[in-house]
Amino acid sequence: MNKYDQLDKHPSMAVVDSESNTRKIEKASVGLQLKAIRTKNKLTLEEASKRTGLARSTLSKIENEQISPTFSVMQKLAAGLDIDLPQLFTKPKESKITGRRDITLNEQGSPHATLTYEHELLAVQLRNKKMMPYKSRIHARNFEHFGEWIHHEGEEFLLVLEGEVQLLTEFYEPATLTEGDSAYYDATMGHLVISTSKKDALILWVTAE
Amino acid sequence: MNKYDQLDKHPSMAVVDSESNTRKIEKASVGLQLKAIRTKNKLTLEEASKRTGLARSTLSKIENEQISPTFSVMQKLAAGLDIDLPQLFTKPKESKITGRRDITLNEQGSPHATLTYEHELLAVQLRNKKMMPYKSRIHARNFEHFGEWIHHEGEEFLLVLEGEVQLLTEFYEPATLTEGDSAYYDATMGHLVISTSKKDALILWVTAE
DNA sequence: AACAAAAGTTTCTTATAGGAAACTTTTGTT
DNA sequence: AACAAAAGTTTCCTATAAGAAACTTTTGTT
Repeated sequence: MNKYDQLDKHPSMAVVDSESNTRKIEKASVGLQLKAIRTKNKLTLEEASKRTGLARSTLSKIENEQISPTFSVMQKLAAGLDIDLPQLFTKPKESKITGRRDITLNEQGSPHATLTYEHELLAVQLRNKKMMPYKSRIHARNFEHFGEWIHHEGEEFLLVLEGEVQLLTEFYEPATLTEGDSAYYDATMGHLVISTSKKDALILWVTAE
Repeated sequence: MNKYDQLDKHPSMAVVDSESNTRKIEKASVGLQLKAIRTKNKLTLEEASKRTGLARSTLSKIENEQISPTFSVMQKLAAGLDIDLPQLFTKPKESKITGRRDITLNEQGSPHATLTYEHELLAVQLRNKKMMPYKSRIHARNFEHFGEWIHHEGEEFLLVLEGEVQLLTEFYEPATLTEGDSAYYDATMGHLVISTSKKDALILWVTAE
């Protein structure tokens, strides 16, 4: 049996389609996701094996959809690769955000996650959404990202849930936002949010392309 | 070996704790979740078995954490029980949020403020936005709109800022959302939000067409 | 191009998940 | 309480996942 005749052993998964609002059958693949995550982080199977404690061959088989991993294995994958478990079967639609998330949170290779932001994606189960909502905890007075503008396609809305932040942008004066304040801007303009209070800030973000 | 000496075969999972903001080890259990979901729906193992196509014994073993289900089995569970896959390993609090996320309200366009809702549009200065953010105060226990579904184009995201609301929708079970909970849904499906607590509820809404 | 080293795949074996049926416990009725 | 029926658990067997090592393919160097 060569590598091209493998058969798909995996059943499909029902998901809510936000376009049509019908429950439709869509294939969720741990294999493709795993491979995407691993290659994106420039890891070889051997390195991924070391991090997760799983055999090289096992990883290969999962990536090629020859086996369906147990939950226990999925947990090892998530922990070892420093990702959230649902990422193993959710398509990373918004490359911008997940990209940003990689920069700040899990920068595998250099294993220290930066401490400035922690993002919690919301409504991750829904695919092809028009909007991408997430909450971010911005660590207090941490200016590690200062000077690095964030640019990406689309528009962004934010609401301060807790704390106080400074919204810095390429073309406007810095704005101080406190609990309940909101902002809306074109995300192609460089922007950056930092916490200015002694405690962490909690932000709700919604982006749309 | 009786039922009390079973050993825990499952590894733990690293999760970010939003309180302490540290990465701590927490156990994620498909078994406990499954049992909670099944009993909540008043299903016997036999009925759950019919719906999912899995053996009664298999379900029992998963619930008692004697085995770690494969991803393939988890998909069957989610599809058969009509839940989102992450609900199988997310604590009910969060799963209600993200797992639920399929419903709500907005009536921009019909500008009359009713007694039940008070809308505050945000970012009004900007025209031609992709998203429309606004805050709504939903008056306590006012059921004036009960029974009238709201339908409109686009998708909607909501986050509960204060209070507790019930999100009613045409196609899903009602969901109770409390402070910090969010939902995302196709707004062409009938939807309605009412306050279920004694005090008013405050909601952030973002819609996109 | 030839070779070596690294990366990835497949095979083979062992461990464990999943299903059928026997067994045990719980529930409800008299 | 005694019994029957239903619900849940365990055993035993088969199917399949996970690991070790052999094998193949790709990459990089001369």
